[in-house]
Amino acid sequence: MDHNSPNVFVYLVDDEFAVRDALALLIKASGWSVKSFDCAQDFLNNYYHEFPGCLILDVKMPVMGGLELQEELIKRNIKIPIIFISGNADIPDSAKAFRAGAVDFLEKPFEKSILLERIDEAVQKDIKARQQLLEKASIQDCFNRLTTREKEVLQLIVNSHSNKEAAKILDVSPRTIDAHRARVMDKMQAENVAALVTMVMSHELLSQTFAPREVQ
Amino acid sequence: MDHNSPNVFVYLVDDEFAVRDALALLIKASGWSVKSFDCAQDFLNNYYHEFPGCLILDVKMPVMGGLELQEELIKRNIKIPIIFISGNADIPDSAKAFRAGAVDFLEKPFEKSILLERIDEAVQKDIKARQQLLEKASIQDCFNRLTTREKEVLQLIVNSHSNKEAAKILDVSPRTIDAHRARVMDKMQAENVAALVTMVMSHELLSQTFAPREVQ
DNA sequence: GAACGCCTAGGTATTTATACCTATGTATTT
DNA sequence: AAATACATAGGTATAAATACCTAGGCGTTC
Repeated sequence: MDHNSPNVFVYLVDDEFAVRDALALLIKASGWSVKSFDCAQDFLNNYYHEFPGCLILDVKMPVMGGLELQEELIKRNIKIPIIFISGNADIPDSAKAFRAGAVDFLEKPFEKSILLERIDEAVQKDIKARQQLLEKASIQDCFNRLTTREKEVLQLIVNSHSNKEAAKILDVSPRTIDAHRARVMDKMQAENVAALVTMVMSHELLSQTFAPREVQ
Repeated sequence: MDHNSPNVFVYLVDDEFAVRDALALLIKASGWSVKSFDCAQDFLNNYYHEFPGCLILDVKMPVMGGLELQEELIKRNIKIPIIFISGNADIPDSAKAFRAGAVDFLEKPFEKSILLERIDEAVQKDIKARQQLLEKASIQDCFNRLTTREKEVLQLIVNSHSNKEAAKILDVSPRTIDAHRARVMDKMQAENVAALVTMVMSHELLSQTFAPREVQ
């Protein structure tokens, strides 16, 4: 296997040199770029926010443990997928890790092949999440350029109201809705209503106070 | 707290009477309807598919253990949220449970308040999942009534093609698209394109081979 | 062979949306 | 005071969707 996307990093945080050494070797042999650290703080200072990857994290470490680092990452809104590895953790540790979104929690010693599978899974998860974030940010940028009135009109368009209906609801002339609508389509770079709805729906841009459909 | 939605059930599966007895009392005191079983098979035979709820499940049991039951439920496509409780399970057990979707994995003895919190969480999760399933089934029903050609036209409508474009793509007269389109709108009970797109998008009805938007 | 479902496609009329244009009042910023 | 941004709304024209109608061809089922 060869994962030489040059900008994907597998981070490895463990206070024991022997573990870092052995795992780094294993993971590099699978084609990944590995960055090893012996403490959580070093990882925090050297993590490349801009590139996808995953984190292999020891639970028990001096100063800052793996679970604490996970908390810190959540606080900082860093969503790198985490695979925990541990020598003497317990079930509450594992439960805490999983409930906070861990990909897996492996007890040392573990099957090397499982770790490599989890790395694949975690990296794919991160890449996908980043793509979605990019797309959302791009749409959100457009959305933020809309004026309040334009957002209202967008809401009405997406909620399937015709210009005439929207005009009644906002109590203005249909021509005014025309104007707003045209500006909305322009600013959102949408070619037509279907594209607009798709954009808004897939990223939950608007407060979904409306019911798109009732179940009979 | 009072959860007397008469049709929500908290299932409790544990081979020890003392555990069942104590927990059933606790959970009933919070207003839930509780169904207790001393083995996995009894639960499978008595689970009410049609009502929401959650499952509190012991890991170590004779005949069929909790993790085996979880597997069996997945096989049978039964998606009831599970809260595991265990006396002497290990981390791999917990990891397996979580990776298969468990809500939590509690070691006996556990804080009663945490169990009650997890029950709330799990039941809410099931109710939400069931609502989405209902909505999806309703839309899927309509969708299934479409002919192959109508599905193709729906695909084109949702992908933002005008009648004229769709006509070119399918190499038929625009009038034919008109006809198909009208039948699609009718069968899908959609009042307009926005509603149609919403329906299809929110339940990923069509193979998403198209890119709704490119990120610059 | 008749009935049915489906794809096909035209006629006609109405309603909507879209694309240009202009223009005024108001509030905010410079 | 001038410039800018925004909501407002009209004129005119074209394009598109929608709602009615009819109807032939084709394959399957009864």
